[in-house]
Amino acid sequence: MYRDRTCGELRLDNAGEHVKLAGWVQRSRKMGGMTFVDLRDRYGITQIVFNQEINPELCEAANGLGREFVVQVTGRVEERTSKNHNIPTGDIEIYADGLTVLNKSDIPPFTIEDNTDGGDDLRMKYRYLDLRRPCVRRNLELRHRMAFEIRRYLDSKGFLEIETPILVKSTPEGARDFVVPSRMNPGEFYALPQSPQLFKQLLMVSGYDRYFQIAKCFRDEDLRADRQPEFTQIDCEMSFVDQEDVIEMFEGLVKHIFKYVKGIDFSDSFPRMTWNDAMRLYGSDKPDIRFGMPFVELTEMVKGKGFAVMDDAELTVGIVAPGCATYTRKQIDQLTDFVKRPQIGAKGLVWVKIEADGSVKSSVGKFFSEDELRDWAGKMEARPGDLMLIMSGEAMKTRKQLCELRLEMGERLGLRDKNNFAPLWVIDFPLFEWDEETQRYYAMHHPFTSPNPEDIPLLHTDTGKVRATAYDIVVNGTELGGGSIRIHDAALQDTMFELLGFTQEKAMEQFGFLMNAFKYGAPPHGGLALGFDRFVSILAGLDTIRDVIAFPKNNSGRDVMNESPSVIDQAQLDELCLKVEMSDKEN
RNA sequence: GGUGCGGUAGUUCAGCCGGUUAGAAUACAGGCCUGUCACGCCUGGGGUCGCGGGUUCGAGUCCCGUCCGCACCGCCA
Repeated sequence: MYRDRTCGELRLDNAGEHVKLAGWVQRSRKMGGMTFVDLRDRYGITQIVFNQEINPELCEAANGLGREFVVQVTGRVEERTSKNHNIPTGDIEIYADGLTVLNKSDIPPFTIEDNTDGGDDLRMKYRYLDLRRPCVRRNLELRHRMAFEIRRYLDSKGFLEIETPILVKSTPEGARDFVVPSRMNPGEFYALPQSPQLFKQLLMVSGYDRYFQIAKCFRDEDLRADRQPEFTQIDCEMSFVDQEDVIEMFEGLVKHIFKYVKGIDFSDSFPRMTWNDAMRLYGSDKPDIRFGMPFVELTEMVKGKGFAVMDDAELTVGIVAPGCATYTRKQIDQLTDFVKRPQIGAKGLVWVKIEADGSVKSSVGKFFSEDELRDWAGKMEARPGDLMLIMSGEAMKTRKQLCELRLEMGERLGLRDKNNFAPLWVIDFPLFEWDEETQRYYAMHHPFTSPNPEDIPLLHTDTGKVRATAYDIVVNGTELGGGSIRIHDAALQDTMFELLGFTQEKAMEQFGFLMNAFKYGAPPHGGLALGFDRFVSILAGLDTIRDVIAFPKNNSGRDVMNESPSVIDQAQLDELCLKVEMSDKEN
């Protein structure tokens, strides 16, 4: 037995016990006649003391230890004369009477501490060392805890966890597929699943009326801080349910996680907002409602005063930044530059200050009288001391731009507290989305989403206005997940495919197995999927999901540790009947 | 596909308007130190300034290209 205790468990009560510990050398401090070694394992740090006077040979050996050596120590637990209140084991230390070096270590390329000196790139290259750092370890512990509680909750509700295939059929709709060549079927390819969507619907046909899976999903699209090519979804589906049933069940799941993992109780139901309101009031289908600052539309009341920008605008809309009338010219210029950045692309920003004494200053004084600007303030409910920020232009574009500005102001005013969680259901999504480029409708969610029954008469006459029975759950401005009630009626599904521009043949070729299954008694069903990585990162207070994934990919989809993807042998290519031709650029 | 920022010691960074031998902190090595816990003090080693080209008397610094990293836009039903 290498150890009988961990490095995180010994307390004052254990004083006098003889123990055996094993772990990594965090650091050692030589004080002349004594040497202190911090021994670390997954559970914590325990201080080991070596004393020149008591055991000179052992102390000498301890002085030879380097960072990250793996050692085994035996000794007696003693109360410290000078305690360290920063660590749980700080009341005790081990008076060593034995030391075995189990393995040496090269000098690590960065320090294995929470405040490491290593940059992200280096940490990823040596991820196995990075994972030793307590702050990274805590993220993975949180992830485990959450997965465990998810299973506990769903099991208690009668859900079955069922695995679905990783090698599936490629479909051109949606995200790009990762593909896998089939050796036994030359020239043919599997795809890795973007989600288990079709399989979970088939499971409903099979009568497994409550299914879930913590499922790996794959999408070959560009990465972001919160997007990895392979990621994990909490994928769920239920039969004999309507939207209300699904929302209730999974609001329960989210509450359960917050309660048992974070100790946060949400007694009230999560607020709900229609997609239309979300767009109108926050310019986003995933509004951050930790703070207010809703949009106020001024479109008509600002026209006709000779300010062409507003006269010609489809939409003029603003927000009130409370207490920001004190902003200097420089600060306001910063905001203007912020919205003019190419990523946001606004042409400009109109500002109006309501000074504390009630006087009005603005960037549009040439066109509007003080009284007119005060009318704006009245409409926007701006008070003395507030700053109004107003943008004009094409409706959807302007909303998106003002949304970015609102989030920036929320950030600047410290209203986006990571320890404050504001969940929200966004409902009544449009069923279709018009694409200018290809001049056709696309399913906003996916082609199996059922229309809102009230809107079925509009399917052919006012297609763009049809609402879906689809819902997203948003936390702090992050889309945590979403789902829908599915179509289980073959005729309605045909109509959907028709509106989406699928021919009968193409629909059968792509989704024939599902269409066939639906002929044999498909129950009404629906479900949702939550982004597990995002869920963990929100609870961990992180902006990136990389730190809650043990071995993530970098910005270019590469694993810098094992240097994948990589070229494969000619023999492998031959066996797969594949030929690789690269353009000059890639050679 | 696009935009922006970055690449200098093992590591994190500084390096001004182009000018003498490229610095700091930390890590590392050696020494001193019996209550440290971010120990302290002294000493030391450590550099292809990402790569290629150009401008210049002279380039870490300016220009062009390229590679890599990060953030974002497009994309992600």
